Amino acid sequence: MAKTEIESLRRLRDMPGALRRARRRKPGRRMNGTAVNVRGTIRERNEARILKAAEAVFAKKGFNGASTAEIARKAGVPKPNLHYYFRTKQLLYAGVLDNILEIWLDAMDEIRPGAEPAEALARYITRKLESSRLLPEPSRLWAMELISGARHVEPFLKKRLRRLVQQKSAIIRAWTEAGKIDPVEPEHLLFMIWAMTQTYADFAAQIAAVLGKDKLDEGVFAAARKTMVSLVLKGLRVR
Amino acid sequence: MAKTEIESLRRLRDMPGALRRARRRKPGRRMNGTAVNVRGTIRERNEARILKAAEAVFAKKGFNGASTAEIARKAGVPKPNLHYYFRTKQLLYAGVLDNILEIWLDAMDEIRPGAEPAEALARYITRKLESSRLLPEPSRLWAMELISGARHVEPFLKKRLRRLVQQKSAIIRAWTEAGKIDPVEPEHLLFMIWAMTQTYADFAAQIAAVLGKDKLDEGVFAAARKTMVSLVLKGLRVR
DNA sequence: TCAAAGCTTGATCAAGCGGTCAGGTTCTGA
DNA sequence: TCAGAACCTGACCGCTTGATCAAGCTTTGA
Repeated sequence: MAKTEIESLRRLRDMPGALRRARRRKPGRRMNGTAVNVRGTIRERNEARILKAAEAVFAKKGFNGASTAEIARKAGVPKPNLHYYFRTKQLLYAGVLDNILEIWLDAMDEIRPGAEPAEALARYITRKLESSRLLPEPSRLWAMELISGARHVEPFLKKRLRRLVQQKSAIIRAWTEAGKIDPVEPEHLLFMIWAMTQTYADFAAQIAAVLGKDKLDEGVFAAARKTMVSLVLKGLRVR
Repeated sequence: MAKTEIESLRRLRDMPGALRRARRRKPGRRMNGTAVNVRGTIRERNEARILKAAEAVFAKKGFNGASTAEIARKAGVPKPNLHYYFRTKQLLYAGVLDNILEIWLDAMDEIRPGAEPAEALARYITRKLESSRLLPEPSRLWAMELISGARHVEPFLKKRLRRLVQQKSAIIRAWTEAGKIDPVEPEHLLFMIWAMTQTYADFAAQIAAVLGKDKLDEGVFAAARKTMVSLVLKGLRVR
């Protein structure tokens, strides 16, 4: 789905290394049409394990701070095996981001042309916040990538995300014109919903420390949801 | 002011190195009471240059990703000279965070016992947003530190920031009891104001890309401020 | 049964890292 | 004028890093 956006990253693939030696052919399937690896799962299973480990390590230490050795250890494979499946660290990083883009966009389809603002906004906030609760590491990795300048996901931001925001903004503007909500700059409204919901994943350490907790429990997320929904619905005077 | 919070970090100072050799005495002033270096500026000027460069590099690459060589290059000094002023990378990082803690707390004194909610909240949001506009790099470095687990600033979060939030929360609760604003969980209200204002520094790359701009100009911040203030004031039904 | 493709891994490499050192130059107060 | 403190820096060190290699092992299709 969102595979194409980071295609440019793929093209960046470790140029120095690539020029030094012929490219290893990509295995996993045979050349002729017949499917091989009938269970076809060795590669898939190993790639998934490595990606999952990489997600956690990249999220905690950033691209530069993460080491392939640590990722390999966490995935339970020897380091050369990691490099067998992901030739370079850059490509591994691309693979991880690839997974995340879909999560990121997923909740936004709550904002539909026909929907009632109150329900649509409440559901959107709820889903985004659930992402922060259940998948904090992808959220943190995404945040790291943006803070670092978003070089790897720039094409995605400029094309796909921008287009999507324009579409959703039109819907929100229509709500205003129909007298269903107060006038608002829809793009900024979205930025603020993103910020509020993601802060409970990205800055969980700060929130937990301030609240005097070890980690954010369901009660914290419930209170956050209530505060957030109330703020947005009343803030827009949703009818 | 906020110097003591990271004292624990100072105690961490490069233990391996420190044990291997006697500590170099800290220069800059003579031992006897008389002030030396009457202009006293060589050390101050160099430390400031290095801190400024370090802030930018740490903000972009995180603690692990930043290299002392790059910081030194950016500061225009040879690498050994950087280590002359900041013995270890950890201590340099501590120095940078030290500067930031004060910025972070600064705006919060807008929320005062006597203040009217409408004005206090509007001014707080405005000041926080100005921080994001004028000092985006400290904000991004702070965000990186929190995402990475906040190990270096944990004492600050758990003691000073927590206490401050408790104080400000009491004030906000009093506003509710006085019937000046709707009931709200004050801690979460603060988390959301932090999130919304800082998103314009931390995730500037994403916002710029979505808006189709090269960088966030004053118009963007003006619109953000307007949206944010309106959302919070109406969301709390401030009288 | 077997050859080829896919998968695994201990050993190894060059590059970059944080940090040190020795020996210089400049500044300061008396 | 001068001794000592402060400041500066090219060369270097031990270690970790991303990545590679070569030699194995396992799976697969015919």
